[in-house]
Amino acid sequence: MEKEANKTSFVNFGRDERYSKFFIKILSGSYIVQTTIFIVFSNYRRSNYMKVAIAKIVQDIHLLPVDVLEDVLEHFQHMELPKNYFLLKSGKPCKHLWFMTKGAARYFYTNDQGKEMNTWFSLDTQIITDTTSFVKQEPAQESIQLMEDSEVYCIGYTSLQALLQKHHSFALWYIKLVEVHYVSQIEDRISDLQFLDAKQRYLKILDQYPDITNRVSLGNIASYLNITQETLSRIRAGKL
Amino acid sequence: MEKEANKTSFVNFGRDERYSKFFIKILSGSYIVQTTIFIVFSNYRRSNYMKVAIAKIVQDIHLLPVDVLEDVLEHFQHMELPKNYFLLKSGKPCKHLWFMTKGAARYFYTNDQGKEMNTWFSLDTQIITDTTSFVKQEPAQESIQLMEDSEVYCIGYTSLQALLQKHHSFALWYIKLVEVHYVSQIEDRISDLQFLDAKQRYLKILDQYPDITNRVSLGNIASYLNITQETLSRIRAGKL
DNA sequence: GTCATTTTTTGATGTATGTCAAATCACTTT
DNA sequence: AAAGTGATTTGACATACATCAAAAAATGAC
Repeated sequence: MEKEANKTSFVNFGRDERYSKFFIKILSGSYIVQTTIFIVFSNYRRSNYMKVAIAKIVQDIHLLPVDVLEDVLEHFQHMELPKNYFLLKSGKPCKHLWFMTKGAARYFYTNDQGKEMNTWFSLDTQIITDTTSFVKQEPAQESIQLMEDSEVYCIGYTSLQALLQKHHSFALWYIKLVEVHYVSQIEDRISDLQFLDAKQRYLKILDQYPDITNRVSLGNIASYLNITQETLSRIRAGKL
Repeated sequence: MEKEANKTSFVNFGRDERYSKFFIKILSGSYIVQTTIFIVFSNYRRSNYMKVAIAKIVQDIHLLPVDVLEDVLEHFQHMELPKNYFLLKSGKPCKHLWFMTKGAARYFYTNDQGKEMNTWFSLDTQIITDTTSFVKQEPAQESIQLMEDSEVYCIGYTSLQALLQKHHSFALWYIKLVEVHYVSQIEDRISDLQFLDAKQRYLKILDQYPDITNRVSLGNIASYLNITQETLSRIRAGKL
């Protein structure tokens, strides 16, 4: 399958021309070549707006004192990224924690047959990281790729570690983040795998994200549900 | 099913007669009535030995300064508990974090058909808690029961919270505990459920615990593996 | 040692899902 | 509008495991 095109996606901030344009070219086959995009706050009013957005997200997890919050926010970067962009590629350690405020992402690994198997989807507002890789900084087993143009706030592992060492209240914040956002999500996932059959898992994800079939291909949904595309089609047709 | 017997299990410490004996009576049916057992250190040499044991466990997770370690150890309790003892019953919040140094425990819930389904086993040295219930102090969905006479060190939720608030280094310790012991274990569990078939899951648990079939009934092992007892028998017989 | 109970195994059949191939539908390119 | 390509559905058959019942083995009480 060959697809060759120039496709551009603009990431545009304020009036600083140095950062106003990037090209991401989709080459033959499935390969996607991309650059890492670093965004700096060049427009005062815009950067203020963004800081308020991430401040609210941070404070909703666990209240930080104002001086700690300001220090923390200094370590976050804001990014607007195009569809198909890779936040993480397998084989590399996961060096960031992302807070997505808009968009969609998928986590996947490639199985022995070369087939991409999705393990998780993040839609709209969600925290994104490969926890296993992140906490030990070991090479990841899976990749994380955007499925839509997305907006994220990002903090690096080294920044996070520095903040943990520096602020007791930030350590408590991080504990709350892990307990509330990670534990709940993953225990829920285990319950699904253990107790629900294929149809029930499909109905549950439709319940949680009614428009998911407009945003994620059926093949990707099937692999996330741990079933084949054929089985998903039969479930959708009421034949199972 | 009716079973009525007096069955005693001794929990004996030093020479303080006030704490030297407890009776746990098994009444009709499956019901087990029990008391909560609090052990105090009555024998100086013995309590010193125990303190060294739990200190090593704690420090292996993440080194604490000596003054913090001493404070932390004050909050741990040591218990020797009999087989069948319930650390947690479903419907109640999980108020403790246990460090088991010897013994075996199982986590289970009861399904709609009244059948006990095991979700986890902890053997020998392992950290025991129902994380979902513990972090939010909500009623647990499952129970935790000892399958052998066991020895545990226990810290309460309120003690842990107080220590987290009091010591920055303890908060970092707890982060390490969750990251290393919880994340690794649960991600591994998810991988098993997603990628391994029944036989592979059985072979894996045999590999990890070669003597598990001597310590846990085959019915319990089967439910942990998410298969029926009949299927496990066929796997063991090489018919699958 | 005997008997009762529980645990485990075995046999026959059913169900949920996978595999392979082909057909159909939807989208993109020309 | 037509052709090409990719995504999805459908049909036929295979596999892994469940269900139900019965038999066998193991364990515990007396």
